[in-house]
Amino acid sequence: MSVVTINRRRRTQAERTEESGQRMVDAGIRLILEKGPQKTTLREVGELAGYSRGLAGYHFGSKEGLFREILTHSRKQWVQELNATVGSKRGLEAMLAATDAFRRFLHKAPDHYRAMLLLWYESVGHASPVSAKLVEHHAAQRRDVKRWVEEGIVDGEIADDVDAEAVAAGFCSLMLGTVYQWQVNPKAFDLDRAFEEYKRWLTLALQVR
Amino acid sequence: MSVVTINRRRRTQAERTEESGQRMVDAGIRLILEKGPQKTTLREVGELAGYSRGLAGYHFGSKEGLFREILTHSRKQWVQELNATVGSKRGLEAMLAATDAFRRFLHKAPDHYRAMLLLWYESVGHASPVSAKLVEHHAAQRRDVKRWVEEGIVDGEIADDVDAEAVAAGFCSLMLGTVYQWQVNPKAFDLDRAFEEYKRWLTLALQVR
DNA sequence: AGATATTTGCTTGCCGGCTGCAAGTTGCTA
DNA sequence: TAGCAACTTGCAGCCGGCAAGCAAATATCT
Repeated sequence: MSVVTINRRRRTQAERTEESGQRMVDAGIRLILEKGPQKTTLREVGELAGYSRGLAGYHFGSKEGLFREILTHSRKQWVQELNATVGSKRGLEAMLAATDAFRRFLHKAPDHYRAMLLLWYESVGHASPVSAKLVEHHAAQRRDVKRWVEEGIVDGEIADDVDAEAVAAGFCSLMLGTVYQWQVNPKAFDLDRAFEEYKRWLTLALQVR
Repeated sequence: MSVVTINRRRRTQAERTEESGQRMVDAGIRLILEKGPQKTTLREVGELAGYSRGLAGYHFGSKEGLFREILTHSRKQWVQELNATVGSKRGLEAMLAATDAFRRFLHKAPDHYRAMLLLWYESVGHASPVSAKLVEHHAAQRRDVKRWVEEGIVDGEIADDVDAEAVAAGFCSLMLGTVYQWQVNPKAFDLDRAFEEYKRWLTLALQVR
């Protein structure tokens, strides 16, 4: 058996699809970060990945299909990261842990996450499969935060006259607003000082008086 | 002189430009809200305004030019509304007033403001004249808030160990995150309860202990 | 196991639609 | 009436989506 046979061995169809799909997702992320989602063309995605101008359209069905693929990938990774940090924590402790998870994630700023955010922003305001995912994602996030607050109330750690729903809205606003400002101009935004301030606010707003 | 002459009287060149420009801006806003900025075409803007397919391109130079026009219009109106509400207030009072101004504005939800937000979201992440305006606008907003806090400290109303910069970041995050969540899904977001909670947070975080 | 039929991954050609520009037409001005 | 500004129309270049075609992988038959 020659060396060539090892390098260029016979691959299954599934392997081929897997590889081309992954390479095009990577190319898509790179192009979205470089020139924004609108100016990213399926043609360039295919060619940057080393294929023809048409493969991306064929593989993902449409430009929106490619974007949806990138979103689901990235969202899964973020939720996993968050769960790993928050674990089974409850109440204020869970919220402070989530805050830190956010800060760490922004500092690492993985490409796929930044691309995901750009896709989200772009999908606001016009009905589409992507924006439906967005609605669902935010609702789930707020629900989680609300649950943390309610558990904190049950534990007696959080005052029982606190409006859990409103706190959840506020917490998510803080995180989303921070991400937004940071994306708009990373250099002008001191993440660490901001997040420390948020933790102070949350502690003040939730502690039993 | 006939009635027709009164309705279709001779107009100056300036009047004609003014009218066509305004009508196309209105058409643009309407289309942006209907189908999003990307799917809004200059062709349709011109035709919806009652002109030819080419006038919008001629008048605004490019699609981006139309967007820039809409943005500057809307931004001016928002800043005016904010100044009218906050006036010469200082410290916590100014921030609470700004919070209410935001809430009122979202309840009215004028078309041009919603369109402006969509244009902003879309411009995040790729360098352009629009995103330059965005950077500048957010920097100015944070600067204003920071000034309110510093004035509050001078007045002795706000504790002097408060990090004014971080508070400004947090305040803007709250507002921007709220706007974002509200745009994504207005029905699932109780603006009034959220804003009341924010005022409680701000009061707790800033008052002299 | 080897040859052939079939499925599947990928490419290419094409259509409609958009932007941006240049050349033409109509309406105002002096 | 000449000149200029507002507006329209024609055209080139590009993109997304689709259908037809080609080639690699897999199933089937002897």
